[in-house]
Amino acid sequence: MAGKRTRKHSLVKRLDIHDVARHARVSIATVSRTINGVSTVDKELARRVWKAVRELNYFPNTHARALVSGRSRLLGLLVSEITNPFFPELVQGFEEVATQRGYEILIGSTNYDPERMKDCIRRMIERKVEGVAIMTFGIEGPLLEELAQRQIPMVFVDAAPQRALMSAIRVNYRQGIREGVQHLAVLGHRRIGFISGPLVQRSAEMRKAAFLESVREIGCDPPQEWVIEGDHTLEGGVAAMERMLQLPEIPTAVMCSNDMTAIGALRVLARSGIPVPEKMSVIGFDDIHLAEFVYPPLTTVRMARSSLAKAAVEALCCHVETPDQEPPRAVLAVSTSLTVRQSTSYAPSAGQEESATAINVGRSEKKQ
Amino acid sequence: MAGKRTRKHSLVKRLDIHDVARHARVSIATVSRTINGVSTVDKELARRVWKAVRELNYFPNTHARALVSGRSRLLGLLVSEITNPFFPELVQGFEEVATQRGYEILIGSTNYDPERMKDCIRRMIERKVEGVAIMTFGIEGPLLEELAQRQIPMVFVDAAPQRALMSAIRVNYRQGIREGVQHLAVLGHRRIGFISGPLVQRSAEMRKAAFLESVREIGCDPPQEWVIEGDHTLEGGVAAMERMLQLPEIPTAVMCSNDMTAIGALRVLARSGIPVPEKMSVIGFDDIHLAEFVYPPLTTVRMARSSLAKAAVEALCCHVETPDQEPPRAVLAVSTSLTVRQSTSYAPSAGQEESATAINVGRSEKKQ
DNA sequence: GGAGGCGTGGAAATCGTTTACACGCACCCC
DNA sequence: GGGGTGCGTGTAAACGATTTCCACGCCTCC
Repeated sequence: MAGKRTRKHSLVKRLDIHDVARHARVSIATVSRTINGVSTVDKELARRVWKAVRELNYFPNTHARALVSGRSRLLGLLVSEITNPFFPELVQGFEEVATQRGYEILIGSTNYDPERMKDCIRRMIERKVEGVAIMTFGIEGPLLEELAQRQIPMVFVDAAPQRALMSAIRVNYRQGIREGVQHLAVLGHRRIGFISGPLVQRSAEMRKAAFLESVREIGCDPPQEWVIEGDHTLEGGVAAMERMLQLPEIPTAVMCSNDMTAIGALRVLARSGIPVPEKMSVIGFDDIHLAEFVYPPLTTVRMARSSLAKAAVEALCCHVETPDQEPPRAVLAVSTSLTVRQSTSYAPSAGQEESATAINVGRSEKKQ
Repeated sequence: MAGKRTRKHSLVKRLDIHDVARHARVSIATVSRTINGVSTVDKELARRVWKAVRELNYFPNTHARALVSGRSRLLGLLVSEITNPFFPELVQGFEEVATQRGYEILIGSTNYDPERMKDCIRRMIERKVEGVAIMTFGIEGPLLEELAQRQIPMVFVDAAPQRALMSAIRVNYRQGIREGVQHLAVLGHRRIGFISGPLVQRSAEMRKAAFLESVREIGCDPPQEWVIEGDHTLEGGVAAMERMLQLPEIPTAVMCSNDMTAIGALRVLARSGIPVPEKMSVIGFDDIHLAEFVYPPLTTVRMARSSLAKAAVEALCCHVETPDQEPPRAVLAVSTSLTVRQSTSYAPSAGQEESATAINVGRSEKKQ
């Protein structure tokens, strides 16, 4: 009359470890040990267990696991906004490495809204994440405190608070930016400007410093008004370039702190009838997906976001898996390098005609 | 000598429902009832409980909750690849609505790899998701079976298998595509081509059908060779447009099944020295973020991916929360509409000079 | 003053694992 | 042959909530 068992929530029996044990004619402890790879289990029994798992299509319940083992195998990833073209590649890399290591990821999009940040952190704490990668700016102290109190490891980009369980991934900005500047130098540019990001952000500050250093290295020292602060948005790039064009004297090349800024700058130049790269060269930073598709395709410094993600996951796992030994506080993990496309060419002062004919040097795409 | 309590996994005491109960001077039953919003709880006690929760910074353990209640409050989202510009907006919308409803989301990127799909599904089953939105193509029957067996609701785009717990979100392709075709008609185009997606995909097939219907509505009937099958990738768009340009007679406008295809087409036209929109108009579909930034900015049919996401979450929640009543199998939830940018203008046959002067009709951007 | 109703508290069962501990067994050595 | 030794297995107790059951206190009303 009644079913074999009565269940509270559903009519179908959900498989559990007991079913597997019964099917393999062993105890649940043996099943658990087998699944968790304990090496002392007898080969024959292990074989029987795996066979049963396969036949029954058994998947262990992670909630029960997490509850008893205290390990959720969940990592949090906090980004500014997933629709910002900077992030998808980061998310992809993060997911890839995390799932490889048996972790699941919880994504939180802050949209720069403190309220949402708080909400994201709450969700992550509730789900008992074992670590959080903080890839957004302007997160507030109290929220970090919330995580720190619960001994949740955190990883940041560029700079982390000096505390236990917090580490930082360092990006070698100088490398790629220097390449970019030298690329311009080779093309004859001596008058090079810079549109920075918001200088309250450590990473923006570091990019600017790398630029200034590199440009001095080639013997240039741009006047202050050629170094304009933007905000890493397209609109910021527009505003900055508009200001630059109103200067009595303008540079022949402009480097930007990120690609969105550069794209904004390109837009102003197009509107103003200044052809790129003939009259002005532009270099971006990040190499977002978009960079390849704007007009002209943007020469930019590529930052491997997938390796950033990889480093972040590894730093977190390192904290989690060897909690006793203090891991390195900062990992210099991410390199940058120049990707030459079509927004850079010879400096116009080197002679219009010459640059017009030699315009395809160092490029590949448009030739075909 | 020893701490107040011994814990297995960490030295710090993790807050418990008992701690809250003690702090609020009530029983754990009352705490549970309060947190879960049982209405019979005395106001004053509830106040005390919430106060204790706040003061102690208590977050209920979701794993314990999930275990006993059988509800994980987790939804799965399966996408092709997060770096495909089509998806971030979808993910964002999904996250937004899901978290609003108290769900967390698990993202799986299949990268079109059957092995990875399998892995994603496994992860979702292990985590006991309460529903899965399947936003990728080419998922295989056995995998769906795996989910269906476990009574996990699923939602698809355009078309779902005819089974219980499965539903589909319908997109009104016709609406936007018709707008696009009529826009071209107004500009004097009579010779209109189409680059479709891979016709094995239901959604590609529907877009093509909508195009053919709309174009017949304006009294045109394009020859077969003007309707070319692409594959929804940039490379596919390139190949298709190359084929089209080799025809003895080419159309004056081409509509594409998605934006990536259109961008590929634009690239070929640029290379071939065919100015867009002067010699040929191009319309895309989707309105991905990129569309605004290519050259010329792409006129395209916008599909509100955030509302698609919203509909998907709602369909899943509907299954979950009212499992008894059969929900509507298909929800016509997503509308489409034309976004005019700069890749469309008058048909060249209407007179070169005239179109050159009138070229800014219906646009805004480049004027400023 | 007793009946009835309402809401709280205590205790216990439950969810599906992991894991400490005990136990059985074979082996080996004196 | 008896008694360690060691290995592998099974039993049972956690883990942290929800949920149910029942008793009990308190208030109200007759």
